[in-house]
Amino acid sequence: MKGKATSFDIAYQAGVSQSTVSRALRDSPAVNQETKDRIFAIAKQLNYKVDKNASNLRKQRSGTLALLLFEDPTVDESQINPFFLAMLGSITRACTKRGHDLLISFQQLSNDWHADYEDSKKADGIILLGYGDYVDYEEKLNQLLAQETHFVCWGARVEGHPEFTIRSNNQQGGRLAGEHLLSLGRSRFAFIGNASEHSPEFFERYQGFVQALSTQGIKPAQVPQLEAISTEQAGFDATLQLLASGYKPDAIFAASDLIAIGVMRALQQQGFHVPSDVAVVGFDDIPVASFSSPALTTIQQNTTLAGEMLVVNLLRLIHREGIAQTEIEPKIIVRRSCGAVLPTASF
Amino acid sequence: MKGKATSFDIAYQAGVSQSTVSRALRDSPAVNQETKDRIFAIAKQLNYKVDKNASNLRKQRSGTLALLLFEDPTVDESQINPFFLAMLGSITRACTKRGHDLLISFQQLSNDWHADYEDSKKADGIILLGYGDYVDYEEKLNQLLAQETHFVCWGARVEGHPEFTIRSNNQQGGRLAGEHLLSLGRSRFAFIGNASEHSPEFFERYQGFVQALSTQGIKPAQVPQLEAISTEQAGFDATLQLLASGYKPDAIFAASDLIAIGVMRALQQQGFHVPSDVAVVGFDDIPVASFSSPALTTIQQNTTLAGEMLVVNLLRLIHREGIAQTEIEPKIIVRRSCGAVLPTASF
DNA sequence: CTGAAAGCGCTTACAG
DNA sequence: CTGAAAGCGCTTACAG
Repeated sequence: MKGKATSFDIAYQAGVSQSTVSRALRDSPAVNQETKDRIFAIAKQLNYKVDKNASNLRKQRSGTLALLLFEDPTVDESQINPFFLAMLGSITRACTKRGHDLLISFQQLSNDWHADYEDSKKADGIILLGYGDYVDYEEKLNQLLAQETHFVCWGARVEGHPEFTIRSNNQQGGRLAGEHLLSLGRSRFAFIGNASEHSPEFFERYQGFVQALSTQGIKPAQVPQLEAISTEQAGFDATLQLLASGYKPDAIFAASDLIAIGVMRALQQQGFHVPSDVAVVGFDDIPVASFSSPALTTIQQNTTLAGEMLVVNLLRLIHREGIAQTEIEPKIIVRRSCGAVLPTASF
Repeated sequence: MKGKATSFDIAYQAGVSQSTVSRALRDSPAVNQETKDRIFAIAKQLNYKVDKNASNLRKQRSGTLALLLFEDPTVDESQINPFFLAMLGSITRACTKRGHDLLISFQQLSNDWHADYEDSKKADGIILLGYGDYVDYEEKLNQLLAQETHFVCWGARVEGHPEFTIRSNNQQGGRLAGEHLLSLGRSRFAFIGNASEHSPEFFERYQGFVQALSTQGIKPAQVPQLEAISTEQAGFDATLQLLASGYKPDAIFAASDLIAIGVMRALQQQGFHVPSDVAVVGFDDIPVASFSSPALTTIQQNTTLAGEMLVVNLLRLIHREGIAQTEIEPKIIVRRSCGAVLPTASF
């Protein structure tokens, strides 16, 4: 009997047909309760587990979702964006909760996608996270669309198909940052982070930010914007460049927390005090944000909710049900770096 | 032809048998090159992908590994230990590199394990990460052993089966911390972190630490040890307790970086300066370590190497090959919190 | 080098 | 409520 029991082994021991075993194991109402009990007992004793390959093959679906993580190739490969890591955690949890398995894999945008996860029946659908340059990415999305792959993605809007994207209201997030800094009496602003169609999420944060400022008569042209991908180093470099230009900001909004931390390092290295000389606000609320010095004020994206929504919506897509909510409202988390909290407050 | 092409569709179009298609697709040398070329062309055109469920069922293996992450149930569920997150990244990469898929799932130690990943043929083997209380965990490991499941785990030694565990040389790590602090002239030490058979890794770090101190005549009894699980809060609480006892340490070795960060917060809140009053050394070198204030001196565990070794050794186990190296040498990363670096040094 | 055939372990109409 | 049978899409001896 070694070498994995099958449903035939159980059938033999229970004195019923294999069909009945199969039904009982899936708790079909069409099976006598006593028969079921007997079958379950034997299954347990034999340490029987349904062979997923066989049952998937027969059922033509896998009960598995695939998560493809795209990394910015410009970033050191050992460094995964902490925001995506948090998402990964919540996605995994959301899958487990719904009885699905999660297959995960890192991808380079440049490579041929292993989007054959669905074609090869390994997964019923795909979740995409991260995308590097959005212009290149969009093309790939259209391929998936053409192949009728079931997928959802984070952040990047799919033209004409809003249902495929779960995203933060980034504009609103940018607005919150702008309004908060204005309320603290700041007046010389800067934005650090890429802001073009290549990075739509950052771009929207930028737009919300300058929009908030414009309500106080501050024109976008008066707000320097420096390019930076989402790394500490990029934030650091961009800030040095900003300071070298001679502009003296008293408030910097960074497109991500990683950038913000680099911004603070650069400011401090150049002798500026955060927040008394320059207030800094980030975006994401990654774990590091609360441990930086000073602790970072930031726009939080609720990753637990985001992970849930990605999984739920993908499952609805697979089952051809209508899509639920797809946008998440950001929230400002006030800590020390913006100057709103008294220096004497604990931590 | 919609609804996924099969090898029969290709066979029909190529004018050969389905067997030949199957062979050609796996690049069997027993197939004429011209035939192969023809078959590949048709496969590509039909966007054909081998059905993994069918091929796995037939081959009786899955090309997939499962990663089970055990979380400490005492910790807030949204907070995953950053060290494990880093491991997760490197394990994923190591799998991808070897053409394997990775299934991931969170587990509670208390639950019935879904260790049926292998039994249900979803995975060829299992990687275990994290374990909460080791005494409870060990029992589960023995179950896996009894079921002849292919598995490897991180950190926890499996009695009589060293080949199943990949681990840091924790004693050596503790020794490095002790020696370094001694070399800086510190003399009143403390250790924060659980140190019993329930947390074998922390315990070994503790042992290495006191062993190093003993070379200078400092007895273990002179080194207070306070219990703390691996969270910032636990480190904070334990430190307050230590200080309340009246002991005035000038050097604290924390069993993990998360603990160390809590230790520093408590010290600073109580008016102690780090490192001039108290030097602090952590363990892990998680990303946060370099962003804390002051930046944390710590014992680094090479997660890239660790992930590689877990995957490689599991694969060897599956293929019944001998096991390779299973221990990783830790390395001290000197930053500001220990006082070895001049305050004027950048970041 | 190629084909006919068996079979991996299930699920699910179909029939009773 | 139960059973006999077909079939999901492959891989791999076996035979030629």
